[in-house]
Amino acid sequence: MKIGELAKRSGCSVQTIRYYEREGLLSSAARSEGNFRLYDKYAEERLMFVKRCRSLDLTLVEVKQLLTLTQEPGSACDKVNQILDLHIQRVEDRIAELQDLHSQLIGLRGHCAENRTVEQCGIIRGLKAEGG
Amino acid sequence: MKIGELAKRSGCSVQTIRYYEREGLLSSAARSEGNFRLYDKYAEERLMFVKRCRSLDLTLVEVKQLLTLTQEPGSACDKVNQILDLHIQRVEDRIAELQDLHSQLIGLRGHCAENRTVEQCGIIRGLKAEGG
DNA sequence: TGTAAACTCTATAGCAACTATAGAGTCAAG
DNA sequence: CTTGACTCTATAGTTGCTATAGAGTTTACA
Repeated sequence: MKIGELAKRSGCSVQTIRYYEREGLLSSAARSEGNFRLYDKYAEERLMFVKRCRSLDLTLVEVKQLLTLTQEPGSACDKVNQILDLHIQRVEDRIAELQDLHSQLIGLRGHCAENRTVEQCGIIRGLKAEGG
Repeated sequence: MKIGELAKRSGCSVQTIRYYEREGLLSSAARSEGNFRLYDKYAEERLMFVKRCRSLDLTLVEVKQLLTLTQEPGSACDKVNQILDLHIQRVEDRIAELQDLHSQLIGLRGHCAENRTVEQCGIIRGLKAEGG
């Protein structure tokens, strides 16, 4: 199968697939006589693995590490757990950050009623204010 | 005051201040004989405004729009409200996304007990699996 | 007065994970 | 045999900075 078909089947764009290859997440594809990339079902599986990891917001570096680990099926899977635990922590931290941000924004938003001029606007005042 | 002092007082790095100037968020600073940037308290206030907006995760484009609006103090402040409302919505959407992601990650994490090989690892299996 | 340290300048490259474009080549159908 | 759809490489753009190189300026001190 050529890259266009793989793109359709996987839901990744053609450029993204080429990008993953350049970055070493996919091994270099076989080539046709005319130098077109050719893929088999194993390549497709590998791409889907990458895609699933990315949909979980793992970084490409982490995906690479996981792919390397799957090449050593007999080794202990602590490292897999570590990568996931670290990532879960990151997600939790980011959620907390955003929730904090959200309450700040709601507070600021409450400073402005309708039909004011910019000069009177409590939001602008809040943004100009010294504190927090 | 020169850029280094402004950097210290504002908590922005020297490069960031120069970057903001290049991007049009700060007006071109006056220059000394030796071509060093010189700032007064108005420049400092403007920088602090930008900094406060950024701490709320507004984009530089939005900050620019807010700055433009503060130049027209007599006009209605609907646009200020719009920018903020849109941003609040974005933050809420992102929180929801991350919470969804978090439960997926927790689910996946639960698939692996201790002391397994990569081959047996439920996380890797989960990442390879067909469905979401 | 000399000089070394500390500061500033511009221009450029790097980060992450793609996306978009230009310009050229390949292939299948009518 | 030509048109259109596809593919190729290489390069630039996105966001909001950060880091570097190489040069010039200023300040402090001996």
